Amino acid sequence: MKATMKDVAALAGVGVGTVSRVINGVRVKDATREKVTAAIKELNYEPDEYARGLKTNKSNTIALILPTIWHPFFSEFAYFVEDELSERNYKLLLCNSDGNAEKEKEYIQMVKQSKVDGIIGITYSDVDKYISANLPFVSIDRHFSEEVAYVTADNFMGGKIAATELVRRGCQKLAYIGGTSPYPNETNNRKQGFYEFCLQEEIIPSTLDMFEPIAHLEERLLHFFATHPDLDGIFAVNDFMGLKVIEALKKLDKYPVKDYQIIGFDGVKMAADQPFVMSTIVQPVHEMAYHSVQTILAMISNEDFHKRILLPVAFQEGSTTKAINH
Amino acid sequence: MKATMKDVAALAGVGVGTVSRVINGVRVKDATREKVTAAIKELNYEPDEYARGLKTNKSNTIALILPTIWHPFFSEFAYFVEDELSERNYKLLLCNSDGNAEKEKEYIQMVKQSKVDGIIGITYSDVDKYISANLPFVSIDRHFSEEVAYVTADNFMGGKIAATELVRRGCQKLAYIGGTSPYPNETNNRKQGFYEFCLQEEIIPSTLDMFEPIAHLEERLLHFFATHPDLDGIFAVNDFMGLKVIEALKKLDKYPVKDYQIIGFDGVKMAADQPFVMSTIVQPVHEMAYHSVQTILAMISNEDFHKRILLPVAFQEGSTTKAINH
DNA sequence: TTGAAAGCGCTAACAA
DNA sequence: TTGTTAGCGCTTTCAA
Repeated sequence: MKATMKDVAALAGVGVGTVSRVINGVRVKDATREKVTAAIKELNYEPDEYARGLKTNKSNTIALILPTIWHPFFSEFAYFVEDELSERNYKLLLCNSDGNAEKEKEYIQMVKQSKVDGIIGITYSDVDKYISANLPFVSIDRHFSEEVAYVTADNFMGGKIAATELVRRGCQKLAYIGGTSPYPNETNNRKQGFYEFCLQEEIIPSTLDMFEPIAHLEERLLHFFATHPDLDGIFAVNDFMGLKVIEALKKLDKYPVKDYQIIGFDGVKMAADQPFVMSTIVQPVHEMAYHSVQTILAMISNEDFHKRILLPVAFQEGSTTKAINH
Repeated sequence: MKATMKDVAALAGVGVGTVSRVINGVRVKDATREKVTAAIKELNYEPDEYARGLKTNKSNTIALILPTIWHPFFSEFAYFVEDELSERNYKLLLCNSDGNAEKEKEYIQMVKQSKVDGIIGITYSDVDKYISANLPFVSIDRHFSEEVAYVTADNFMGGKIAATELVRRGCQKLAYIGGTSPYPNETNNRKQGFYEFCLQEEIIPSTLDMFEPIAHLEERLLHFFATHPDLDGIFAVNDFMGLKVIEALKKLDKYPVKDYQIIGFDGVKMAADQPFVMSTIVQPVHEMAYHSVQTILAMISNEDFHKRILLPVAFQEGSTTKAINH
């Protein structure tokens, strides 16, 4: 049978209160503590988290909601979140929303059932309605109302850098290729940043901006490139889109670097020790995870925190741009 | 303030027991149920999982321990596990062990603290010592003692299929390239299966089998291929190893299909809608997740279950073998 | 410094 | 069918 605090108290010849104090590191006479720890060891006692949670209303668990863990960007993020959390003795509850708003809501309910202390969410539905001001919630890349804290990479600057690097490498005819979500989010700024630089340089970029969900992506890419045959510098809204573009252009017998250069966004890798899949604007995933965790824990313990955290991105040369000397 | 069951009972003019029955779907007079549900709605009542867990000793949560979620095979597996679990109203606690035995043990402790009802583990340390027979634990790919249930793909057959397909495609000089973990696990059977077919066909394959962790992988690959210049059919223990091999051979100016064919293992993809990275033996990840969940839940509810589940694998043609007519 | 005791919100056994 | 009540194992006053 599982030993309880009462058993420990009995064996040690003290009250349960004292055992509780020892467990929680509250001042106790050394001799007493020793007796208690001995009894704990002897009985192989483990405090029951549920009884504790009932009293304290804390679960030491954070939920992470993301579209799907089966995606290198999200799984990298989840990896670092778990890492930061476990260092602080918190647990990670994982939820794939699959873009399913119901599932997102359900997890938000769970906070009220005191199953989790807070939520870090990469959500793309209108869950903001279900987030009340006092519910610890940190949004990634998604700027809801004034109430909701968020952490995001500097998408605008990323777009600008992409344009800069393309032009530095001699590209003349630029294009932006991306998709637009029905729900406003920070990734749209990538396009804005790209345009900003083009405007400065008096370049007029071509644009293929598709509404999500995108049907017949390949056909649309093919059609776009057929009507814009002279493009030599492409900025894709993310690495996966970039990969699709490369795939499509291959069918037109055009290849990266030789016929055009392309920069993606995210800095996606298959795994920690794998290379970037293309030249890209890397998001500071580790830092984003770090700040998300910091923020959510600060919210929970009522400490101060920044409502908006904007983290810098960086260009990483991959195999799809010309290497140049600096 | 958060409403409790008592509040609901008072508002509905019934006892708390009745409210509890309504919540748990136990038979109650219709009129009563209506009063109660109305009160629940009115007060926005949510049952507290901690109080419930304290009584029932159930958390409806399963822990998933894996080396790192930042790896497409594991994240695909986690994706399906979460999916199966959430369908059955269970939650998923995620743990990256990073090969850290301490962290694995810590999670096993959590079961005793009644934080999780069971564990699905892809572990590569000797945690089996900490798994007692009555603790619900399902191991993936790892065959401990007789006590521990496990789910695995048919690695032996996979190796055999790889050899078969290579030979069918005209390969004459075969090689196996892999690593061996200090902890016994099912992946070693891949090599055995490969050898078995070779033996049948009276082929003598070359072998590069490295002890993990593998230092200077590229040098070792380069050296191996320098001393075995005529290899034309390679079986890599997993897709990532396959990728490394391709990378290395590129430096020797050898390319897949043109100069050699190669088959990996796992069936890794960057994400659900991405292609396989190479010709490969695909593990039935979804089925593995399904059976893991089935098994762990059966263990928890004391139903019958299979101690060993072996699932079939399949060859998937990718870009690193010659397409042939069947 | 410590023990005793009151509950946290729920479930389930027992009565009615 | 329903209300009452005794805990589940812990934390946290309140006294001693």
